[in-house]
Amino acid sequence: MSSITKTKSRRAATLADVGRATGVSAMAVSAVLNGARTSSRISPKTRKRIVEMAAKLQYRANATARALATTRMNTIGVAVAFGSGNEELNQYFLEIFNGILDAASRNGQTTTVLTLSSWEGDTERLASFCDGRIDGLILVTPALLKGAVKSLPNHSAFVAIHTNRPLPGVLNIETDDGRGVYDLICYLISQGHRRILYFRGPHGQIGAERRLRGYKRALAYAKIPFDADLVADGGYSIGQGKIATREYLARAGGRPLPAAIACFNDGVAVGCLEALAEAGFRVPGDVSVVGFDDTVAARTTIPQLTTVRQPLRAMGERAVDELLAHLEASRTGKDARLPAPVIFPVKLVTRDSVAPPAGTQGGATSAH
Amino acid sequence: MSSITKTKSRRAATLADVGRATGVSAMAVSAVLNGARTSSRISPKTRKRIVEMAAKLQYRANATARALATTRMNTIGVAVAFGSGNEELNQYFLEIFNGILDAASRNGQTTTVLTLSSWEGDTERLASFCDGRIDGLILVTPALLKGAVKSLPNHSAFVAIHTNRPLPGVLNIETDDGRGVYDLICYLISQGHRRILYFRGPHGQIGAERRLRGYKRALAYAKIPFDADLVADGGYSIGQGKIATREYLARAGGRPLPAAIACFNDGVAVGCLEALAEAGFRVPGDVSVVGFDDTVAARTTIPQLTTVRQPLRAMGERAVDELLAHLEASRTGKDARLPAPVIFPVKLVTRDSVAPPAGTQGGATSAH
DNA sequence: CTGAAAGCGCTTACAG
DNA sequence: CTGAAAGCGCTTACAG
Repeated sequence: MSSITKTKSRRAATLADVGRATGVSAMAVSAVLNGARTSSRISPKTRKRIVEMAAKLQYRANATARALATTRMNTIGVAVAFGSGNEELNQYFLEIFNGILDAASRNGQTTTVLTLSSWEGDTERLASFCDGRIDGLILVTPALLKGAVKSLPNHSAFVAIHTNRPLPGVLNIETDDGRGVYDLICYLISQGHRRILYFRGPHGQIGAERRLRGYKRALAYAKIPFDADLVADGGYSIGQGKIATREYLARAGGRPLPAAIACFNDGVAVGCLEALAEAGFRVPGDVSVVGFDDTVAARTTIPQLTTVRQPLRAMGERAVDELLAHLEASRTGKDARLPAPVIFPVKLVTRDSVAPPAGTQGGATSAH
Repeated sequence: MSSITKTKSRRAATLADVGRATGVSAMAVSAVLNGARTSSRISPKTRKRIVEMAAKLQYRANATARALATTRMNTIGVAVAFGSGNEELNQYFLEIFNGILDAASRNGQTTTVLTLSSWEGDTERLASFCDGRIDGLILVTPALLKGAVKSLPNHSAFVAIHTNRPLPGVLNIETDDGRGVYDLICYLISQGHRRILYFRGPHGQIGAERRLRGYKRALAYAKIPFDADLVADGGYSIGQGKIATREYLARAGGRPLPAAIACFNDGVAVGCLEALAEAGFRVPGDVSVVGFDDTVAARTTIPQLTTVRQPLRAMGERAVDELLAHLEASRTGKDARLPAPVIFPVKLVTRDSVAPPAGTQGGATSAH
């Protein structure tokens, strides 16, 4: 009884097992089941017997043996840091990840996720995955320390999406954040706003800096003088946005609110909305609020957020395509130099969280 | 120029490369770098040279070759379905996952995540990972169809945490849900409640059924007659909890609220709180609300939720331990039969969302 | 105690 | 067109 189960589950069937059971050579089985190249003309009858026997024995090509022979695992890794308190990562990550999954399976690759607790402390874990088990690695929002970049195994292929710093030897996939915020602020200005508070993102993070520059460029374009008091740290999460807004309101005391608040991302904007509601302000009646990213959160708030959409899914797909192309190139000895960073366009999404400044009548006549 | 980079990144260093560069045999290198068994006494001097050369060449044992030789990948897979709309999964999953990561690294295993879009549709993907790349697989909250269970490769080892149905041939790790809800309801009764609405979880899900039975047992124990009108479908998410509560309130018309509402999980409870606030009810003044799971959500609501805590981290650790023990047993030919399901105890966590029923004075005197 | 040999399960040229 | 041979990079008995 028990021994039956045991023998059965002891070992997975091999090519040789299937061959023996069918009365053909292991290569014949390989050709039928796994062979793309050697599609030799095995008689349909034999082929059928092989396929049936393989199914019966639950044969599945051993991935490690195949990888050893071909030096390809046909697997791409996706590295992401699932630290604490980043509930928002989920939605953002999921959208990218779906693009990755799609593109990978379309190319016959499987996908595996490498979860780090933090980018700063876990580079060893990152490197330990570059030991043949994956062909290449996509880093999603890596926040690597400078030294860590060097310790990445240099025989492996990497693509980074939204990196905190440009990674040498790694293809970087970015969005045109600066343009996104520029468009957003121009839109606010077109609605009649001139006093626009900006809750900026983390210092030193490349995307956050680009967004801040977008804000400044839009003001400059509209000839609105830059006022340093109208830029504050907003963090990157709902909680931080809430706190930042509360603190701003406290600092402002009784002085009038800025006419509009532009937030680093949707998370911060949601926190901002919560804090404003707490303090009794209505959006967009008393103040307009805009976010960035167009996560689901942007559609579930009341009012729905005006924000900027990044093509996350397409970025995930592109990451896979670039990674595979790079692997192919370096395999065939073609020029495997990395292309320049890929910058994806963004799109303004107007919803209900923006209205002309209080005291203004309707329309879009104003500014410069 | 470019060619330097190219040769450098063409191929990872092998044992033979390191040996050649150091002037020793590949086995010597293997013994020094990877060998636990063959800790032959290589002279400290040679050992040092080997270690240094390995570092210089960025040597890392090829995982596929090693796995082929040892039939161990030293990697355990964690399967989870990241469908749409399960933001709550994150916190729950993360806690289990941290336990898994810990236990795995403590045992010298690495961990990889297999993300399914859905349990029902993605069993092929599940099976395709059992091809040598992992030694065993931990299924987190699997919701497998009956047929799918059979198609799991029978030469692989599985452990399931919170499965929707008992999986034959798979060790199931559960919590004592029934007891948790029983304790919760008893606590409500001890506070003077008798009319307790229960928002039950998904039909057919084994845990949801156990929780419902816990509710009924507690009523029976307190000799409170069961009233079918006081059980309603609550779903399992914030959104569903909100809708369920709204619908209940609408159905109830002007009739008095139940004194307390027990929810399938914290998500539903959060939705319930939102709907109650919408309708102008105060918690716990007008009605008491309790959840289940003790996710962070339970601590971020106002009032904080009384709920039941599951030892998620410990469960993740246990899953790894059991999986490794099972693998070891089947390797050494010892009896590899699976133990009975492991049931973890739960713990009542009392916070601020419960008060004696409206119109009652203070204390805990009442019921049976 | 240390090296040469065999083998893990595949695939890919290479002879028949 | 189809089999036998060699090899991917490791580890593990097995001789010296």
